[in-house]
Amino acid sequence: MHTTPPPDQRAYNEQVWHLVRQVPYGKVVTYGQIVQMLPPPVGMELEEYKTFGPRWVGEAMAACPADVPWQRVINAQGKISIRPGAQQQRQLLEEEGIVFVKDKVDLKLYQWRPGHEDEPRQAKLF
DNA sequence: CGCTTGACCGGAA
DNA sequence: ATTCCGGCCAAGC
Repeated sequence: MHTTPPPDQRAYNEQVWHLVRQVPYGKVVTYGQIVQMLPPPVGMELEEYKTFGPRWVGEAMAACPADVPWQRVINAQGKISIRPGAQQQRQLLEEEGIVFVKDKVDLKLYQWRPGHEDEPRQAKLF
């Protein structure tokens, strides 16, 4: 928290929460991915946005409403960021069928990509 | 007033 | 594979 805030933090947080609410059960997204999926504030350079964005997303998640599936947001390494509550986050994800190996998940397998919602994991049997 | 601390990330060592 | 570091700055102590 407490890094340079977006011009309109309230509006930015709403965008983040709106996006996270769309992440399907059993899938995850990373902080940086959310940044890429949201437009930079008007007038801000893309490079600058990529520097501040991830921390803004973290800020938004720290204050997210109860109806947001916050547990589906993890870091770019496929791990759960250290903080009180991390244990519960892992438990919630495991309950959704996500498997952890050495405290991290396989993003290739679980990262949500809009447009690939229900792609079968093993499309072909032959 | 100065020092520490962040729900981060990517690149370097 | 893992650890370290810079970016960058408001709030809390």
